[in-house]
Formats: sequence, structure tokens, C-alpha cells
Amino acid sequence: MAQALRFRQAPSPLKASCHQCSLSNLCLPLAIQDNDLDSLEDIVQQGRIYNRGEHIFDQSTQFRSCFAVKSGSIKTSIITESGEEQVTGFFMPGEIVGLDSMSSEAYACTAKALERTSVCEFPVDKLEELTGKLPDLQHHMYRLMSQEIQNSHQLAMLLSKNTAEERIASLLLSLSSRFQRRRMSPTNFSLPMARNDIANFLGLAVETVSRVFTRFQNQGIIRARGREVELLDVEALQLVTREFSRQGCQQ
Amino acid sequence: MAQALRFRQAPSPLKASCHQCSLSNLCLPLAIQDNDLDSLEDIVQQGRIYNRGEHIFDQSTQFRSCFAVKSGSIKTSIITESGEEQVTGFFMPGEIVGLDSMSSEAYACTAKALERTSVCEFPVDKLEELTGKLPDLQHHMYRLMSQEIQNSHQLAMLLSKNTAEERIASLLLSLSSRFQRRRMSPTNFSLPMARNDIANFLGLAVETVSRVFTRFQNQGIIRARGREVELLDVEALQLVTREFSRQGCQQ
DNA sequence: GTACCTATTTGACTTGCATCAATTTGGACG
DNA sequence: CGTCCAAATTGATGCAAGTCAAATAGGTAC
Repeated sequence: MAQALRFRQAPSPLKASCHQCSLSNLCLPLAIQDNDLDSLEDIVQQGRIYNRGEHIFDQSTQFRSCFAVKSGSIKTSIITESGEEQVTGFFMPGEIVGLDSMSSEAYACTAKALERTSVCEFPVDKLEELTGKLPDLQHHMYRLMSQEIQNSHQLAMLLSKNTAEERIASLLLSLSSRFQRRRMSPTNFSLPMARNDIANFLGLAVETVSRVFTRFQNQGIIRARGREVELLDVEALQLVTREFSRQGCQQ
Repeated sequence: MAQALRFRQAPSPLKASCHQCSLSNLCLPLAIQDNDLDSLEDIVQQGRIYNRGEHIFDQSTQFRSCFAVKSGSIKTSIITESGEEQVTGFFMPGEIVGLDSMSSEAYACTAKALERTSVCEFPVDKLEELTGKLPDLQHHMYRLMSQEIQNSHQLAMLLSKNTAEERIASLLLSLSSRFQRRRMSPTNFSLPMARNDIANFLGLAVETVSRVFTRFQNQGIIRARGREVELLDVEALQLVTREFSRQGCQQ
């Protein structure tokens, strides 16, 4: 049984240490027993560090691996034949990127570091092999993928039914709860992405995003300076996200 | 080796026969070897027949099974706390419903028969057990779920970037190719869903859907009488879906 | 066939957000 | 510290699609 007394020496450069990772309660290790963690470590590769703007992988190149974000953040986007970009998601530490590519030989999207970002790499062939052996891990993979389907449905709903204000309030609250999961302040954080990415993701024009930010600010709901955001009135934000169901509310 | 001479007698009422199913090249059997088909048959239950409007399962009830459509068609939708409905998908024979619920104890959406519909039921606990034993089947599950993520991203893109005409053209073409996969006419089919469902799915008002249909009809691109649709000019439809990337095209 | 209800279509009007245009802010770098 | 370029903001205007309202068509039960 491989547990206890592990020396704090540096791991071999290509092998990640899930045992020591602070994200083990969010990432894949979350799913499995301590004594199976070694077999996960065996297949995980410590990815390199990416600077802002660098691509972790590119749409249409050969699909090899999924990636867990260790630090920093990633945006994924699809490029259409006509060259339009659609941002499909933002990924923060502990979250897994690349699950949407498991249906094909090629990556279905491009993943780009929004800031200085480090990742762990899971080669899919080995990952599939391992999930065949560890039912808990397999179950977790199903959960993750299913969760991503649900997220995407939520996004679709947001895009098809909600106003600009509601979309932005939802995004802020989503980020807030994701920061909170990592035991960071849920009301005081720095947006990893540009206004442009927010706009694209939410199906809005940049100008609209900017206007809504200032409107929220004037209403005293948030305080925003550049990418620094403070949520002053979370309840008000939550109210905004459900606003569209109001019936005859003036103001 | 279980193949050849199978008598055409009725299968036991609760057990489905994947061997004899005409959809075996679309559905789960697609993924696995002939000699593993028996183990799939062992866990599949022949579902009952649902009349139009009946629910196959309901959001927030205990998640037990995924379902393959045998005949007919199904729409899935999410109901928000405020009672709004968002249609998240349409499922035709050979397609699998319920994959978005595998992350939770409860169904993430409601599945409703759009017409007289029969299904096969895959209890998830047994399905997970089986995919642990059959790597090909596991791989196929990953593919299916990943494909559903991609579909949903495509939908999000459609909703956030495309006009009403483009959205409807896309839907018609999607249905067309799905009919074609089943060796039915890709240009002459009957819509399983009401205008209302189309509108909801595509984030439009019913009136807009109706107007676009008549506009397409006046342009000679389609012929539509109620739910009966004939695609008269598929190329024109494809052109419409890419229209938004035009630069300075008048008419 | 007639009555009734729902789905669909058509028309007139309104509006939220995109688009276009012009500043202002902010970060990177010599 | 000033220069330069990209990001963000603010203002003015137009339009695609929503909303409201009414007519028509389809489908089902009696």
C-alpha cells in the first residue's frame, strides 16, 4: 500500500504528483481511492508552462490528450470555415479541457492560455485504458462529460432566452462560485479574460458588455476597474439572472 | 459463437434483440464486435411504447437509464425554476437520450415523445459495468458524449452568431442528413416537431419561424405544408447557413 | 357534418442590441 | 517618461426579431 511518508523531493520532470497537488479535491483524483492514485500518476504527464496567448492545442490537429488546468486559465474556441471565432468555454484550475474532442481523431476546438498557465496532460489512450480498470474513474469521466453537456445546454439557454444583463450576471456568478470552490474570495477577483472574450462567449458585442458593466457599477451591484471585479451585491446579481421571469415589474 | 440461424420468433418481452435490430449500425451495437453483442443484449431492456406527448423520463426524478430511440422521435427540454422551457435536443431512431444526466442522481432534463415512439432502455449501473469490460463500448460512450458536447457547442454558436434564416436552414439540413443516415429521403420528410418546438430550440419566436418558412417557400428553396417538408434546393440552404460570412452581398 | 380547441400564419408596431464612429485608458517598451 | 498600439468606454443610429393582435387552417370528438 503506497501511502504515508513520501519525501518532499522534486518529482521526475515528466511525472506529475497528484498526491501533492493542491487541486486533488477538484481534479480527477477526486474520483479515486488513495491507493489507485499511483496508477493515475503513472499516466499523467507534467505539462509545460504556457505564456499568455500560447496554444495548448489547436483545432483539427491530432487529438492526443486531455488537460487539467493546474494554474492560470484557458479559453477554448471553435473557428468556423468562414473564420468566425466562437468561445466555447473558460477553464480554471482543477477543470479538465479537451473532453469535447473525445469523439474524433482531431481536436474539436483550440485551447489558448489566457495568462501564464500550467497544465497536467492525460494521454487519452492511456486514460481510456485506466478507466477500463478503475470503475470509479470511469464513472467520474462520465460525470465530467455529462456535466459539460449540461453546462453547454445552460449556455444555450442563456443565449436564446436571456438579455445582455442576465447573461453577464450569470457569468459573474459562475466565476464567483468557481473561485469560491478554490477557497478564494467569491466577491473579489480578477477576470482572466478580456471583454472581447466575454462578449464572444455570451453572444454579445463588446460595446454591450462594456455598457452593462458600467450600468451594474452605477447601480452599485459591482465595482469594476479593468479586469479587477468586486461583487458588491451578490443577491442583486442573482436577482438579475432570474429577472426575465418577472411579470410586470417596473423600474 | 452466437451468430447465424436465429429463428424469427418473438423475443422475450423484456429483452431486446440487438442482433435483429435494423438500427444496429447506428446505435450502440455499432461499436462492438458481434460476439460481444450478447452481453449488450443482456442488459438492454425492451422499453414500452410511448404515445405522443408521453414522458419517457422527467427532470429531477431519479436517474436510472439511458434510452435508445427505436422508432418515432423524442424531444428533451429543461425547465427552469421560473417555469420557462428550453428545448435542448431532438432525438431520432438510433440516437441515445439521457447522456446529459450521467453526472447526477437525477435526470437533467425531461424527455417527451413527439409521436408514437418506442425505445430500448440501458440501465446505467449495468451499462457502466459493461463498458468497464468492453473497451470498444467504453470508447464509443466517450465518443457519443463528446459528440453531444460538440453538438451543443454548435447550437450555442448558432444561437449567438446566426440569423433566424441561418438557424432554420441549419436545422433543416441537420434533420435531412439524419434522415439520410437511416436511408430515408433526405429531401422529403415530415418534421416530427411543432413550430413551437423549433422556435424554442432555436431561440426564436414562433412567428419568426413561420415567417422564415414562408420566405424560404417563396424563394423556391423549400416546399412546406404543415409538417411535411420538401427541400427543393439543398445547395441554396447550405448557402444560407454560411451566409453570415458574406461580405457585401446585396439581394 | 359541426363544434371546439390548438397550431400556424400574417400584419403592424416596438425594442434591445448591433453597428458605426470617436474617445479614453492602459500596458509594453525603448 | 513619452510613444505606440490594443483594449475599453461612450455616444448616436439602424435593424432584425420580438411582441401584440387577429385571421386562418388542422385536427379531434361528438
